[in-house]
Amino acid sequence: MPQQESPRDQRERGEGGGLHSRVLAELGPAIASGEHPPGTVLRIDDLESRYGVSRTVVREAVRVLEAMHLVESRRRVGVTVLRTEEWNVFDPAVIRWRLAGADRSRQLKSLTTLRTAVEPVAAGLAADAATPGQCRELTVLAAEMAAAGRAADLDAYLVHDIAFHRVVLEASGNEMFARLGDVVAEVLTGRTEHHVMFTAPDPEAVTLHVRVAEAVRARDAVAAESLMREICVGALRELDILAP
Amino acid sequence: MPQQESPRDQRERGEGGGLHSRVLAELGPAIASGEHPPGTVLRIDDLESRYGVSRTVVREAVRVLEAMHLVESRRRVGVTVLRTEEWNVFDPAVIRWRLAGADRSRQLKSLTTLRTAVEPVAAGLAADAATPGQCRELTVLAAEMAAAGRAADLDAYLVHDIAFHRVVLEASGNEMFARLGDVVAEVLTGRTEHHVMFTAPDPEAVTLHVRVAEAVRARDAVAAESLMREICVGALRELDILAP
DNA sequence: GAACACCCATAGGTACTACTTATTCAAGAT
DNA sequence: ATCTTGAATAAGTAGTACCTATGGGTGTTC
Repeated sequence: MPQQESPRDQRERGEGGGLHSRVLAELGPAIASGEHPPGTVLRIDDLESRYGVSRTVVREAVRVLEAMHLVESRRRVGVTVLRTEEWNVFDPAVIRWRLAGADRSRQLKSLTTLRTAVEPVAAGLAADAATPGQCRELTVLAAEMAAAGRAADLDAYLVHDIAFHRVVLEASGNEMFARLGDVVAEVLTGRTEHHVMFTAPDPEAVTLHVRVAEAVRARDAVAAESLMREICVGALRELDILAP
Repeated sequence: MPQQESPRDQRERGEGGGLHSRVLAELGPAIASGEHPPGTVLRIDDLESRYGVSRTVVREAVRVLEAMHLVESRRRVGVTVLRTEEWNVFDPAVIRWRLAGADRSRQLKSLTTLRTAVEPVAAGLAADAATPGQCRELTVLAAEMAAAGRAADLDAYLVHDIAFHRVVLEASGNEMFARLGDVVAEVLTGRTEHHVMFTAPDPEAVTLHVRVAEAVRARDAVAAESLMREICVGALRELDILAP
């Protein structure tokens, strides 16, 4: 099955679907990237004419942005861009928009710090809760990462890396952790795009992934946790070197 | 300043503001609590007549629910409730709706597990990054918790407890952690409401809070982290006893 | 002259209607 | 049995008319 894509996935990127998604796909990033700094007041009429759509469409897009706490709409005033502290920074759409924007590296850093907190705990839980199928998946994915690493195939490496972390988070049995799979995917993708200069992945990281898979399989929660922590702090350190 | 309340806060609870927020405040919880189980198809016309509002209003509410990934709207089909794995469980509104609903205790558990992962790391970072003002705040809040504990004043205890954890998360200097302050507030509130039977807070927890404040003040990251971990695992254990 | 109350212009909020378009389901052709 | 085609349907879009809250300006009062 070739990764079938839901109509919603397209819509979120503003490709398919309704007009309001297109407006959202332009306005969202514009705000998230700081193009319209906090305090800016947007007028519905302006947006209407700027995007060449009806008021209905603009209002729906604004409602969504409001739900993400990016803007606040008030009578007699307009649509005000809120301070960044108000934003729902956990919303996958907001994360994507910000990563696409200006201070990408600052974003990557704070997201990687989050990983450092969450993933080790998730790995520890996964050692207790993973199904035999998930254990097998992890082993296979780690092996494929190793293979891709040897072949210096960065694309394949990324795909398996993302899949690996996603399985760990899902195997933890905690829905909150599981939902961070998308976040991790964005971070890893962003990271690879960032230092495209590197020719091959860090062999040490590969080894750590293999050992995490082994630890989960062996039901060794302590080892799984500390190995995953090593992976994450490694990622954090790497980031500090490349983008101070 | 008496905790001034923004018009948006009201709107989110469906009190003030527009009609669409009222629809959202009814429909959101109905979905999040499982009243409309995943797979259910809602028709816009139905909602329109059920809530006695115009189509415009319903559509805006639906757009917001769609942004939270609670539902998916498709032509010729209707508004379909998505599987829970799709939901944006980090959205504060979704968290609140779910905590108000049926399996509150399962929610509390998965949220507390998240705390166990995040808060210790945040405390460690706070030990490095907290401003003198934040250090002072923590000390004061811990003292007030102790006082409220001795007086068996659960309400005051809750307020200071929430404030304490919020300051730690903010002091970490990581915006992702900072935004989890609201989540922690919901969890603590939910927890207190849950075992209202208890007459006084755990004195051991109080001591731990005081020691966290001291560790942060002393810039001892390792101690701050492990003490905060004790607080969180304590909360988790407590929860396991009360709601197995 | 400062504080207060009042009024009006404004910009978002709501409603209603007409029309468009994608999509499903089914009937009929191959 | 499978593919094509078409009609029914329900969401999407547009445009308009009207409602309503509210910020700021005006005028009055002490």
